[in-house]
Amino acid sequence: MAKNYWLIKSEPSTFSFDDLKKRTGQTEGWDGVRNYQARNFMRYHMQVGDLALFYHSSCAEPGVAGIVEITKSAYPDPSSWDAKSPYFDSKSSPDNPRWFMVNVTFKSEFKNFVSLKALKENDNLKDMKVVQKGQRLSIQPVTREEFSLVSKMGGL
DNA sequence: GCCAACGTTGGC
DNA sequence: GCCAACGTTGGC
Repeated sequence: MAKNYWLIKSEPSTFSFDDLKKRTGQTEGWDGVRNYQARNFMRYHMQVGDLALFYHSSCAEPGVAGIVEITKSAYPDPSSWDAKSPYFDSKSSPDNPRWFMVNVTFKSEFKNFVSLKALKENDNLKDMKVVQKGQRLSIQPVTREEFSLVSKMGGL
């Protein structure tokens, strides 16, 4: 089975690549995704062993900080039926979960942060969703070529 | 803080 | 099933 490549967004003020690196086990459950397209990528296409670019959004310098590996495939997101969670959705329940999550684990940190600006300036990356205007998906597929080029730009 | 782009909701 | 209103995302 061919490996898939992804880009996942996080706001560093909420959860940064550095937070993941420092976490015990360097693993985080990727909860809180509340968009059907993003959910479906996780649920139907993400596999253990897939790699993802960890992207910082809504911050002073948006861009890719490093690489994570998918270490657990999609399972129901319990925050969706936790009334105290900011991600609560009354239409989701343990019996009938609407939202799913995966686990991601720190893989490698870029030697140089790859800014959104740098991504935009590279002609070979012009098809990446993240550089396109109005593209807000928090989980996006990237091609193997894009993934390896961005890794190279990051100094890996 | 602004605002464009997009997704979702809900009345009809 | 349409579409206007609203909420959210995210770069700047």
